[in-house]
Amino acid sequence: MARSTIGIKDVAVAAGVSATTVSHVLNDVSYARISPETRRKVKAAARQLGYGPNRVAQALRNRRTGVLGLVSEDVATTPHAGRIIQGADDAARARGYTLMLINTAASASPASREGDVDAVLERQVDGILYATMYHRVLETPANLGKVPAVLVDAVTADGSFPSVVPDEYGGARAAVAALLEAGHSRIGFINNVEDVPSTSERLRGFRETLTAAGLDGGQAPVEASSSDAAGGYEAASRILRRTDAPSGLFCYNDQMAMGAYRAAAELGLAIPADLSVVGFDDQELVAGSLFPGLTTVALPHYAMGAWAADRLIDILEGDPDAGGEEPGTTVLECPLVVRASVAAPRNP
Amino acid sequence: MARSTIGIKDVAVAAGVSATTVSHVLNDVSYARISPETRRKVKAAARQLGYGPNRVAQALRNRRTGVLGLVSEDVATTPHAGRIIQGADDAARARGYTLMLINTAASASPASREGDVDAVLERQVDGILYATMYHRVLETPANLGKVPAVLVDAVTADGSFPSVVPDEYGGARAAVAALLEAGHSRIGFINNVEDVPSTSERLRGFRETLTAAGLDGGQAPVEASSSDAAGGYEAASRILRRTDAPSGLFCYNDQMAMGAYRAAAELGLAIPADLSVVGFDDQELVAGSLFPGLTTVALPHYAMGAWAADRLIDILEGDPDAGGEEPGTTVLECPLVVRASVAAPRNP
DNA sequence: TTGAAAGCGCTAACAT
DNA sequence: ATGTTAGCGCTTTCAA
Repeated sequence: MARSTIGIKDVAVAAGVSATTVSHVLNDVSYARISPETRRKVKAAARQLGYGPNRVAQALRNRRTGVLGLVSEDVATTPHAGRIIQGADDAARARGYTLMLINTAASASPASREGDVDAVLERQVDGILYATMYHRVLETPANLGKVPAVLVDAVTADGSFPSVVPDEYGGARAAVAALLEAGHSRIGFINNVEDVPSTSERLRGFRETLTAAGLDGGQAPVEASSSDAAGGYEAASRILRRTDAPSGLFCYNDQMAMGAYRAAAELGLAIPADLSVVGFDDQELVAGSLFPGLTTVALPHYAMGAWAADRLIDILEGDPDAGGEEPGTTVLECPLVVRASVAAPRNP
Repeated sequence: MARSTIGIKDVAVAAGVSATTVSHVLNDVSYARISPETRRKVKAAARQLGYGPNRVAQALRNRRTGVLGLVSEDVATTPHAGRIIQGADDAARARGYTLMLINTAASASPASREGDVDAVLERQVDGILYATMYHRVLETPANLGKVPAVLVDAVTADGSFPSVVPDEYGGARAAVAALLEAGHSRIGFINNVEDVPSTSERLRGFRETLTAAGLDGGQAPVEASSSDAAGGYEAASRILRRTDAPSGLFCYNDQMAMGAYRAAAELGLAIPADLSVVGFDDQELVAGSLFPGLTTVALPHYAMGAWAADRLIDILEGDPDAGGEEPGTTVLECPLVVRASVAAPRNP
């Protein structure tokens, strides 16, 4: 019951009071002194007529729409977008906000990005969530600053917006720790070749975790290739043929791990008996479908979406303990998801 | 430039005309007689001030928001949602509409579904797109009829809403045809066990295509299991051990095909030399990452989203050649995506 | 060729 | 304890 043509006036007439009174009771206005009896009548009339507020009219009057613009890259191409959206939607809805969605292309020109932002700005969104599909440094459209904004899975070079990104470094540490705990000491890493934060941070986590465990992180075997299954196959084939071939393999992502599974099979290596493998991303469709199930590190897309929406609303509502508007980047944990691809090594 | 506090009045003052005139020229009102000179001045002033219309105010006045509510199930759990969203967003944007998103759970109670619909109804959306994540028969919330609505990837038992679904039957035909054309005559199917339209329609397409090719579709080998990789492995293991084991295998979806790859490997069968495989869904992450790449049938989620948005807008704008409001279900093609898992059989 | 005025549904001063 | 009035930014009669 909402869209009908029933307005506050109809309720007022039905309850025999003025529109003001209806507004007061329906919104629980604090300073309003209205008799319990009248309150009852108004509520009864509203329910009986199936009244629902017209949020557009409220928005015009209050100069707040209760809508958050979510401009997101390439919603169609990765499953990550869905999780960000769901996290943001859940958090927003819990606080009475709704999302307005605009899809933008990662390859879009600056002008078209501004157009995307303008589209939600015209709709008077209270704030904007700007999400990218993989963790990176972003040039934000010039008009993004017109309302409060929070970046999801991205940062700007100058840190001018609050943002939330995954703890790539910590995730890598968790992955390597899992291998270490299983008893591996010969641990390798197949990395992505692209120059993005995750590439360098996961490598750093890999090396530092080994070093902290008393191994030689600096010398541990690392091979890099494209971050897909073919690249994983290729890099894994190389690393597994080295004289210092590892018994435990950390892979840049689940796709590469999938390629590593094939390389291992070709070399007659059983997983996890002969080779333990840990991935990154936790793409359910891949990690859960491989055999044996891939132990991997989850990217916290849902949590990032939820965090960002909450943070944005804190800013909008001027919540003091939200730490004011100070930007800064928040880093969210990447938890290990244990399946079946890690076991003790044959010969530690 | 949009959100600023610049309104039509500011433009009017700057151009030395009235607000009415500004509205007339900016909206190209047909009946307005305004001198070219004034038009120029108004436009110049608007641009110069960076004026952008306040769509909320326009909406209140015009009683049309230009917003479409997209109520979608389980946005986070499948990559399909992203494609529907992107298709709908592209189509909507091309016609000046914006999407407002509400995520709903496939498991949600009728009451909470009504709440989801109400949330967008309160925001005065002009129409609603109601999307499910797999093709099925749906019980729509009672309040869905309050504004025009179109179903995506679902139908109602009574066909009361226009809807768009994938051509499961045609997709299955295309898959089997690919196997037939490669020269296979011993063709099997591993199917899902759930009772959903895709299960029965793909089976029907499988049998009828074989029969139409002069083979005995009724007797062709079929095994069923859960629609995941484990189920695919299990069903494929069974079918490949039958005395009438196929040389060409059609799989209910890509996940099951992934399981079939493993079953084939265990039996020493090379793909596609010893066994040709065709999947369904075209989950890029899976189909493109398997080795060899999986030839599969694509589910037209993008096209369904786009079609639905277009259809909804046709209805909203009363487009006559849209065939009026008559409901009916539109079926969209599922095209074959050729990769590398089909070849001629060793012994046809 | 242009402008004044009314009103979309709602809220908030400011009366009473 | 409740009602009157004005106005959010815009579009549209209607009048000039």
